Amino acid sequence: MNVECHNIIDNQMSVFSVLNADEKELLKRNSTCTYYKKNDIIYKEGDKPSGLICLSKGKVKIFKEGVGGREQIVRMAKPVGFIGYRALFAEQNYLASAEAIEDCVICTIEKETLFKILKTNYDLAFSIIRSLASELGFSNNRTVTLTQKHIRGRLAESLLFLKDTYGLEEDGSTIRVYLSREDIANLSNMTTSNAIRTLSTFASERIIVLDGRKIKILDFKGLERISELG
Amino acid sequence: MNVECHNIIDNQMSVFSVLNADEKELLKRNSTCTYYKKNDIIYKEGDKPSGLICLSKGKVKIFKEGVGGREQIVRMAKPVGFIGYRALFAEQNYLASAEAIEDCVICTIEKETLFKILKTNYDLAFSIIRSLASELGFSNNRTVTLTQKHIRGRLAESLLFLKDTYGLEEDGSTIRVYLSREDIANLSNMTTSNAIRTLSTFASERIIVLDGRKIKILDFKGLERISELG
DNA sequence: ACATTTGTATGTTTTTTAACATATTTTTAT
DNA sequence: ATAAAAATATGTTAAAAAACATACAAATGT
Repeated sequence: MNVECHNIIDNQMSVFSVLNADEKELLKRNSTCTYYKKNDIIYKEGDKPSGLICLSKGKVKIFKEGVGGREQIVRMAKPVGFIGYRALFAEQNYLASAEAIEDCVICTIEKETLFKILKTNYDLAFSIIRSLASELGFSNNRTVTLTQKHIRGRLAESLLFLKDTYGLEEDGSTIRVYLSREDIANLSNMTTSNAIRTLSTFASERIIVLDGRKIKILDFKGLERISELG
Repeated sequence: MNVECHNIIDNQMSVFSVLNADEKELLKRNSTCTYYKKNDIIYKEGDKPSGLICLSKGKVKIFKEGVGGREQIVRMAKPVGFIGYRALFAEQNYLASAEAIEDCVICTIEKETLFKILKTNYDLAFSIIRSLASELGFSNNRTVTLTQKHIRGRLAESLLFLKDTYGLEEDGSTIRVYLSREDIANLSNMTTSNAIRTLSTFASERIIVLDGRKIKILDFKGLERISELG
């Protein structure tokens, strides 16, 4: 049973909506569903992609190991979205690792089947082109801000990024993702100590409120100002 | 006359080799040739792409303006290669600027014509997918090294990157591109002063030889070691 | 030919941030 | 329930790199 895969492929909002019934059926027959627990590794740097991984439930961090094993988070994935497609389409091994930061449901579409369908579907191909091009713009942006902004600016930007990616809870201010201080640091190119310290400073300045891993944004404009200032 | 455009489109090695004679003819009729002097701006951050820009002769730097106007070079282009295609395919305005670092010949393929041909050519679409995916991998790599490596490591990596991108002159050691110290700094995420200082240090360590803007690499292994060490 | 600008070079100071040290709290395993 | 481990918090020190200052050389324009 891989009902989760079926749901994703049948979803009217997905990139697969352009496919006909036969094509969807073929994809479904060549997909597998996998469950991951929080902190499970989905793939590792150097692994060979076996298919297109679709995140159906849960949240995932994509990160690279840098100098001395220091981790840099390059992307945060949410459902419904694809992960690992860069390596798949570059026909390379993974250059980053993926880890579940919540329990996840994942649907993997077998590579050859996907490529077969891709060959005959311009819309599907073009939506992949658009995704990759957007992602590349984002990555270039990140390169500049992570290298040029100071700690406060980088952290402010990361908090806004998390808000934009995962949204807010019902209260309209709590970021809908719970990361460790270490993950926040690895996302923002700083040490864990500095992430903790700077979060505390933001809290003392009444820009955010901290409650364990819950982060409530009080002053959106303030955060944006800090982020833009660098 | 845009003979340069014709040469590019007819080139057996180019991505257009998969097209038939009619398609090539259509592209040629909808292409224009432009000449740029060294230091000319080809496009600016915020401009709207009007077509696929192909660099036929010369070298180009692609850079973003960051905090306080500080420049970060995100890509170096060489002939024959495309520039500005990220924005074109993301259907966005440019997020970076392109400037000729040598006199350049550029051929621009009109957007609508290209997209029309793209619709019917899986191979062309797939080669774009592959390019974007590779470029994204490169960008993610850069993000990590520019944020994590120390000055010496970043400079060493940049020198090796320039060597890999533009190759060496007949002597087998001089990097085949002449950049200002400022450009080297903007490529390596450091101040001009630090680029000059660190280049001097490398020279005094007999890793490189400096002669104006000519950089001769004496110790490739040494540079690689410094780059990997961080 | 000369002045002006631009690029290169190098020393000094200051700022930023990592590294280190050490509590304290929270979570996890037994 | 309790010990061990992991995560959070915060103060101190050290290292890295930016900022600043100044000098000199090379290229450019008139």
